[in-house]
Amino acid sequence: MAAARTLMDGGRGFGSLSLREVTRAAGIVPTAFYRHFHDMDELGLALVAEVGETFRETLRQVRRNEFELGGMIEASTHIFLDSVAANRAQFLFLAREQYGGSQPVRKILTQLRQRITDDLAVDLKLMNRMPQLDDAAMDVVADLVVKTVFATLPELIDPPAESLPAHLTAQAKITQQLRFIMIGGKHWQGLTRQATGPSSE
Amino acid sequence: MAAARTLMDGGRGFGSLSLREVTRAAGIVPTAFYRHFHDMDELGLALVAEVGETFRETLRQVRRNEFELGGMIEASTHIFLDSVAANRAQFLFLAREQYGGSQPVRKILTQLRQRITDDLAVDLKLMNRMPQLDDAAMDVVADLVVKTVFATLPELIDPPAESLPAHLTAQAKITQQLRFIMIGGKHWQGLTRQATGPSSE
DNA sequence: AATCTCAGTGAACATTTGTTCACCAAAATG
DNA sequence: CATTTTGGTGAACAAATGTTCACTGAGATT
Repeated sequence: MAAARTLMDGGRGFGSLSLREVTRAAGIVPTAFYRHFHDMDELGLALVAEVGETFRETLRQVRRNEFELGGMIEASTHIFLDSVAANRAQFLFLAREQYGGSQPVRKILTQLRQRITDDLAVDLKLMNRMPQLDDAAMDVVADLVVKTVFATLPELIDPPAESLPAHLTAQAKITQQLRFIMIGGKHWQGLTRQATGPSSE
Repeated sequence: MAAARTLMDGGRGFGSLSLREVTRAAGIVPTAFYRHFHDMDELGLALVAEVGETFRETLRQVRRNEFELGGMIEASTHIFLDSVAANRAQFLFLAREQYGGSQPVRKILTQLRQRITDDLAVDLKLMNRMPQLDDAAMDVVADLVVKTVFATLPELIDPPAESLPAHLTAQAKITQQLRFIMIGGKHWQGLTRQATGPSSE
C-alpha cells in the first residue's frame, strides 16, 4: 500500500499503476502480490479504507474542539491541515482518486464522503447556529462544506507556489471560504424573500 | 479525441488509456495516431484545450445574461447545466482529470481554472454586490465559486441516483449552494467584527 | 499533368503486463 | 515436537503495449 502511494507521488493516477510496478516498488516479486490482494482494485479499496479511517479519526479530533467557542473554524481547519500534512500520501490518494478512480473505488469513496456529510449535517443541526434553515437546507450546507474541503485537498497537498501573496496561504483561504459559507447559512432568508427584503439593508 | 472521450465513459481515467486502445476505438491503425499527436500527453492537452474553449464560450453566454436582474444565479446555472449536458463527454474529461491527470495535463488545467477564476473576480468586482469586500476577499469568493462549480461537475455528469428527494436535484442543489456563498459574501463583516456584531441581529 | 502533402496501412521489434504453477522457509498453532 | 499457515521465490506463458520503418492512395498545389 505504501508503495502504491509512493508511486502516485510522481503525479500518476492509481488506475495507471501496474501490478508489477507496485510489487517492484515494494521490493517484492509480482506473485507475492496475490498473497495480499486478489486484484489491483482490491488494493485500491484497501487504500480507500485506510484514508477513510484517518479522515474520520481526524474529524473526531475536530469534534472534540467543537464546543470551545470562538474561532471554531480556525481551530478546526488547523487540526485538519495538520492531519493532512501528517498523512500526506493518504490524502493525496483521496484527492487524486475522488473522481478519477475506477468504478468500485469511486463508488466506495462516494459512500465515505456521504457518511462524512451526514455526520456534519447532524452536527450542524445540533449546534443550531443557523436557525432559519430547515433540515433539508442544512443538508445542502453540509454538502457544500464537505465539497469545499475535498476540492481543496489538492492545494493542501502540493502547495501551488512558494511564498504566496501572504494572506492567500492555503490555511487562510480555506478558513475564509468556510466562513463565507457559514455566514451565508446564518443569513439565509428563505427562497421567497431573496432580493425583496427591507430597504434598510 | 472523441474516441478517447468515449473510452473514458466507462469510468476509466485518461491516464490508463493506451495508445492502441484509442486508435482501436477510433477505427484506425496504431501508427496513424502519430500523424495527429506525438504523444498521449499531447492528446490530453488537446482535450483540455477543447473543453476549455467550450467552457469559456459557455461563460460568455452566462455573462450575456448577467445584467438581467432577478434570479441571476438560477439563469446562470441553467445555462451552464445545459452546456454540460450538451457537451457531456468533454466535461466528463474535465471532471475526471482536474486532479487525476498527468502532470502536464493537470498543470494546464490549473491554468485554465485560474483564468476562469480571474475573469469571475473581475466580474464580481464590477457588479459591486458585495461592497464590504476588498479585492483580495473577492478573489477568495471567486475561487470558492469556481471550486464549487468544478467540484459539482461529477454529479452533473453522472446523475447520482434516479428520482432524488425532489428538491435535491443537481440543479436545485448547486443553485442553493451558490446562493449561500453569495449571501455570505454580502454579509461579510470583516475579520475583526466576526461574532461581536450588534445584538440587533 | 506532375508533384507534394496528408492521413492512413501492415509488418515487425523489444518490452511490459497479468497470471499460473510448483516450490520454500519461517513463524504461529496444535 | 509436528504441522499448518503465511508470505515469499523463480520460471514460464500468452497477450498487450509503444515505436520504427517502408509503403500507398487520394486531394490539393503548382
